[in-house]
Order: sequence, then structure tokens, then C-alpha cells
Amino acid sequence: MNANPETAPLPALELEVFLPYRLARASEAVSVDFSKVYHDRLSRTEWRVLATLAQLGKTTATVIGAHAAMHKTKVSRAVFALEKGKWLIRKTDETDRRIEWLELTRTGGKRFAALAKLALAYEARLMEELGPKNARTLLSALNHLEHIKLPNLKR
Amino acid sequence: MNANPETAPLPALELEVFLPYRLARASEAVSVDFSKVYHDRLSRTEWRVLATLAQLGKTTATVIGAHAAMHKTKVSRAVFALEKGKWLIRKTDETDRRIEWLELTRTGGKRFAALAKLALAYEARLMEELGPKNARTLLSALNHLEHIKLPNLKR
DNA sequence: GAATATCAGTTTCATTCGTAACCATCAGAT
DNA sequence: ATCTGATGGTTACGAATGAAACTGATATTC
Repeated sequence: MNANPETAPLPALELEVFLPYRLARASEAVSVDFSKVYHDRLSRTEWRVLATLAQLGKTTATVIGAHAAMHKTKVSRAVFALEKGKWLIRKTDETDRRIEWLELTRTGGKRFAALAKLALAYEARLMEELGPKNARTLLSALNHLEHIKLPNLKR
Repeated sequence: MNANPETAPLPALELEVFLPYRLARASEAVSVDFSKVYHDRLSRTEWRVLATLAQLGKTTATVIGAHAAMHKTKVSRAVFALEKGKWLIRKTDETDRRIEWLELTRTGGKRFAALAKLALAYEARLMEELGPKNARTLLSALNHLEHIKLPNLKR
């Protein structure tokens, strides 16, 4: 292949070791694979909102969006879907009527707990595959990357 | 916050150290930030197809899709856009007329080389931030993750 | 040498997403 | 009090996306 020098690959950019490319591929692969855990009950977006809400406890859509780095319209629609599915309820704040407080319903909490167990089992498998040392380095590197870049982001 | 024990966060799933979540956030952050490099000339999808083509030299859409783990319709549309923008030309194979060979045009190659230079500079900054050792561990961990999971993926 | 299956790539259609505009509400200034 | 500007959240609309159906071509099977 590439007998014709005119069409030979430019040697400069090796995608196999190009970080943004590898990151995108690995992230997508893990995300899609992991989504099997909740796939029949939730969309990926809904899962993310739900998990964030479960961790934060009673909060608002805006806080969830900030925490999960998701666009507010995306959050808004996911909240609507989760509400419809009886995962959560919303209550308008007494004093500031713009704010909608969100919390898991009792059954929503239970159902989520069951999913969380599966999620943790999945992740444990991943971590084990990597070994504890690599896993730690990976997480800290991801953290680092995110914090280098996030200030530059406009969303 | 969380005065009400009924709504207290479930302690089980800590998103801050949950790998799929961190991976998604970091990848998105880097990808969006990095897209500034080519943003005025190309979409993210087009960039990925272009970079893959540049590396592989003369190839087909199918090969590009397999290499970049992209859906074939996504590749098809990106190729169309790149063709329209005179980045590449396509030629139907002489003997098997289903196959469309793609290659960069001369100017497409030149324009890409300029972008690649910027891309490498960007990545160098990233790598430097991380330090060579962490960067290596990160890449190998990503590689590992991808290869653990990819066989399970159905696309 | 038809009939059938497979393959590269495109198109159609329904869904998802982000931008921008929007509503309702609140805070601050005058 | 009213005007201005911000804020939490939703909606309308166009662009991007993936699943599935499709086209045109080649391989395979009988």
C-alpha cells in the first residue's frame, strides 16, 4: 500500500498515540459497554442525571448540570423523563418560585440502589483489569486533564 | 443540606471516582477544547475522518470507520462534506465498482499538514502538563480499557 | 447460470442535541 | 413603584446522529 509517494501518509500525526483521539475512543467504548447495566430502564443522559441526583441528594437541575457538565436543556429533558418514570419528584421552592427542588422518590431511590450495585460491580471488574496502581494513575490523570482544560471551556 | 435523612445521598456510588463518569467528562472536556484548533474549518466528525485518512493514506470509508470506531453513515456524510470542501477526492475502484477509494487532494494534504502541526503542539502541551510518566501510563491504560471492552461492543 | 447472500456506501426517518429565544420570577437601582 | 438586568427553567427550531431500509455491485450456492 501507498506505492504512490503522492498519497503516502503524513508521518506527523500518529493517531494511535494521539491523546484526544485515544481518550474519545476509550471513553465511548466504556460508556457504551457500561450502558448495558441500565439500558433497558434509562437512557445514558437519564442515567447521568439520576446518578448525580442520587449522590447530591435534594438539588436543582442547574446544580446537576454544573456537576455533570451537561447542557441545561439536556438536563431539563432528562428530569422530565425521570419525573414521568416516577424516579423523582419536584417541588417548587416556597420563597423563590423559580427554583424547582428535585429529589428521588422512595421507589426511585430503591431502584437506583439496585442499579448502583451493578454499576459498582462493573467498575470493580474494570479496575481489577487495570490493576490498582494503573487505575489510580488513570483517575488522577483524568482529573488533571479535566482541570487543566475546563477553565477554557465555554458552555 | 440533606437535613432530611429520607433524601440523604446514597453513599454507594461516588461519581468523583467512578471511572466511566470521569472518562466521559475528561474526554469531552479535551475534545471540545481541542476542537478549537480546527473548529473554523471542520466539524469534529470531519476532523476525525480527515486525520484518519491522512494517516492511512489511500483508503475507503469502511476502513476509516473501522479504524476510528465511527458509524458508517457518519463517515459517509463526513466524506461527502470533505469532498465538497476539496479536502479529498474519490475514485471508484476499477475492478470492484462498489469500492470508492479516497485520498487527500494536494491542497487538502497541505492544509491538513498545517492543522496537524497545531494539533501536535496542542497535544505536546497536554503531555507536558501530565508529565511523561503519567502520560505513558494514561495512554496504556486507555489502550487497555479499549481492548478489554471492544470485543463486547456491537456496532 | 439463475437464485441468493453479502458487501460498500447512501438515503430515509425518528430521535437527540445545542443554540437561541423565551417565560416567569426575583434582585437591585433609581 | 418601575425599570433594568439577572436567574431557573422550558420550548422552538435547525443540525447531527443511528437504526433500518435501500441501491448497485460482487460472491457464492445450487
